[in-house]
Amino acid sequence: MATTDAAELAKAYDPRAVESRLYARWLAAGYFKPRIDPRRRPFTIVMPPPNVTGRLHIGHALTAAIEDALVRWHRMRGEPTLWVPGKDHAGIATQVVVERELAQQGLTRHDLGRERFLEKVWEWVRTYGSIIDEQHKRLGVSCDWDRLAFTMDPGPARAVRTMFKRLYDKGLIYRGARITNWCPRCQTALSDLEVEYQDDEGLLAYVRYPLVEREGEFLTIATTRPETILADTAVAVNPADPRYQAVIGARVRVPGVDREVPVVADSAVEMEFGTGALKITPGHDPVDFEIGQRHGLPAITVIGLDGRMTAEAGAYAGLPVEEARARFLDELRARGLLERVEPYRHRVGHCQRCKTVVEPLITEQWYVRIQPLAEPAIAAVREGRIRIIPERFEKVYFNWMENIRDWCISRQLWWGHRIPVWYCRACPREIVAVETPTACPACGGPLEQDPDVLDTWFSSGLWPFSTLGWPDDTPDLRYFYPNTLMETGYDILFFWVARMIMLGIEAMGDVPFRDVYLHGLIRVEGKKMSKTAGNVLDPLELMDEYGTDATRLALTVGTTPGNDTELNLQKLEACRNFVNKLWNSARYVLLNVPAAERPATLAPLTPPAGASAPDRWIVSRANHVVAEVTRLLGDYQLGEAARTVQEFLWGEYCDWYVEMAKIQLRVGDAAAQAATRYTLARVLEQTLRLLHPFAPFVTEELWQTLLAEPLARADTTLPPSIMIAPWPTPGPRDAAAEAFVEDVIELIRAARNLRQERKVEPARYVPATVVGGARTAELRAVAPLVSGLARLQPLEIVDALAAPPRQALPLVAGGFEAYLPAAELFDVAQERARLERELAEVERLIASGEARLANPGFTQKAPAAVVEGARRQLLENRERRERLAAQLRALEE
RNA sequence: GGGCAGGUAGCUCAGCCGGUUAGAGCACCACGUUGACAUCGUGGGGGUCGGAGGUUCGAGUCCUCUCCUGCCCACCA
Repeated sequence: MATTDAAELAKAYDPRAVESRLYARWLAAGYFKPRIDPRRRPFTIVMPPPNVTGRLHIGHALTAAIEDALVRWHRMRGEPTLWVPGKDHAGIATQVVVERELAQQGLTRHDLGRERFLEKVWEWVRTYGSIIDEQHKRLGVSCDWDRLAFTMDPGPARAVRTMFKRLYDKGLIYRGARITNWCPRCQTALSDLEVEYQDDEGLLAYVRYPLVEREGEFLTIATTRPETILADTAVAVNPADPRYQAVIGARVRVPGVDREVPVVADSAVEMEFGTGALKITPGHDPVDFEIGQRHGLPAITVIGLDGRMTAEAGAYAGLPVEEARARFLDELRARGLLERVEPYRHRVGHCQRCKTVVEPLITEQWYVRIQPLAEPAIAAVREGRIRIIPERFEKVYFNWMENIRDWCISRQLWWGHRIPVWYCRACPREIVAVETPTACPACGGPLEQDPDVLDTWFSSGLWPFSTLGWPDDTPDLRYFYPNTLMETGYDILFFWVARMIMLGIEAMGDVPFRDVYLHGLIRVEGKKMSKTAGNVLDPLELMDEYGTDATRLALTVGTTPGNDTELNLQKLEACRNFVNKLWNSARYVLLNVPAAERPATLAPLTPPAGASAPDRWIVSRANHVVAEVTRLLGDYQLGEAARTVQEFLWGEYCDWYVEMAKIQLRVGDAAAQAATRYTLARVLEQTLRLLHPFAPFVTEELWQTLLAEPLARADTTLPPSIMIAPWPTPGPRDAAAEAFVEDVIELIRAARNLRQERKVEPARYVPATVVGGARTAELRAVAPLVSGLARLQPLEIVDALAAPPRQALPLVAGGFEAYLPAAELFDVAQERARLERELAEVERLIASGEARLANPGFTQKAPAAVVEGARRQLLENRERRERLAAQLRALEE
């Protein structure tokens, strides 16, 4: 496939040059499609369908990065992997944005009429729908585009009607006139979830209600909404309130209105609030509505659907609510019925989409009787058939589900799934059907469809199975349902996840997915991102500037499930630098490992014949990283997994192994050099596979380049793409090699440190003697590395030293004892100070180690391995102390 | 009113079942052009893990209380 090689690889990675090329190739090769195998359990996930309201933002990019990483990982593990992409018509949200656009031309949807308005919306959907798909492709998502779904497609639409009819037939959908949240701007009912409460500055008016037939006596009530007094049909007090026992059952005159209403007793009244007496307005307050129902009170409507006072409001008819409030207060004041008005901050409901203040009004709406659906949904999570990650959200879920109220599903909008109910005027009767009926089945009369549409979440609630062909019994549905995973932001746990669980169990008799992974929200500069705050990061711009891989890494590294994360340009830059580092390390390997020697196998990593200690070390470390990353991914710890690979690649492979390899390739014999080249290539190859879920493009590009030769062989057994290469499995560890090389690294570090401390010019070689003790032979084998990396030359390695050399900088590190006999760098006072400092530190460690081991509680109760570790550590520290002390003594002579 | 999360180096965050000397990236300081990489390398400074108490041989990690910050839910009008 790829023809580029080291010589052609640019000095720095240019993402734009490769991303679109690779994506097109993957798509053409069909890698995104599941390879169905009836014997294997599939990995299934549906994409949370983005709203077609506009472009994708960084939150969508986060979703895509997490899901694609998991999808790629599972695919590499050989699971038949299906990722269904989709988009949501987003009823009210989309209608609002299109209306907003019309408003700029001075038009409303009524100017166009239903039909033309819907054409306009479809136009919008086509424009933004394809932008969204392009953005997703740019992000590298490996979803099955052939199954791209839209909530308004015929399939999902039939699913919606089928579900509606099913619930209706079971008596779980009903129509009723109840008090419901109404947005006067959108002109529609809203569900409880679509109302956002915020603290607004308001007022609290204390108003006198004269008692009937008790001249001069009155009840004072406190209200934030004096204008609704016009619709009062009672006053309520708490039955246990001693202050009001005498008035229960009495009648009061509604101030400003010539209406006598009863004083009722209801325990919903809080005695502590205001005066303890509550005005009851069943027509305009949900609590009052319920109290009204309990006491058989009538409901009066003084506020209309347009948010203005109705004819019932008499003199105030036609006024907006705010103005009616002010004027009515004036009237009360004039009549001496207003005791006082206090400023008052309280929670006021606003429309989620347009922010208009919501009015609770009595309207005829369709509802889902939710309790029978909620119970099995609660049980599914309670019994572990669905697992929520992080677990703490299970509590949130239970709390909401256990207090759930009926779901208002009808919307007086134009954009959405039309409610599948038809009315026959002649009979009269209502018909609920999946297929549009042409005439009344009873009398043959003409039918009229219900003008309303469904809450957009009704259709998204069916997503895990409506995208697989439900209500038909399709092979897809049988194989891929339940989905394995639902991945989304915790902000739509109730809106979406809970509804999918309820509707999924109802429709399919089984949970819609097994795991729910909830990610956090992205914040920029400490704030939630929003257009008004002007801190919106556009994923396209980020990908242009830093590349897709870096953008995706920035979104995944350092994030934990359910926690919000901070994204900033520094982080993107760091990730871009990492991608570049990977690119350059690959260039080194490509330049030094001839094409014919590139790995033709993806088998678990084992050290080659003739491997040096560093070769064995890096192989062992690589195997450790495979195990660790696999474990972390299995635990949904994507951030940690990505960071682990990153640290290995940069901190161990590049910083140490490549540097050692450079020397080994210069000084070793042919066999040793071959072993090093093999190790360089295979460790890199394996690391590319580990990183592929997080950085798909650069890893594929490098993999193709690295393996170009073996891939091109006629008899190759390699898969043609890293995307479908097997996920690595760990080979054996080599504890001895790990320990030894880590000690050598410590020695080199200490030597470098000492050089800098003594201001030795970096380029200068300094002679050194190292005492190897029992490890002399091993150490001699890596002498060129120590010599080269610490710039020590000539380097003498001895098993023992009769006496420390004079006029030498002494050093103890990694269990080795070393001397840099450079007389001109030597300064007794400085060396003494340095050694004493180190000695003091070691003494401290020895003291604490001795104290622990002297504690019988520790030696008896702590695990044997921990005690053993402490013993070994103590011995090592004591040994180190002896050496430091000897060096210090030598200094004094 | 109820619930949840976070408070660890100047900043952004890791730290799994409690186990020796708490980590990373960025920022900071010093030095560095040996052909993978200055989008880099080497070395360094910097934190008694919000506070108090407790459990334990041992606590950033568990428990209680407390103070900040953010979020969610809720019918005190």
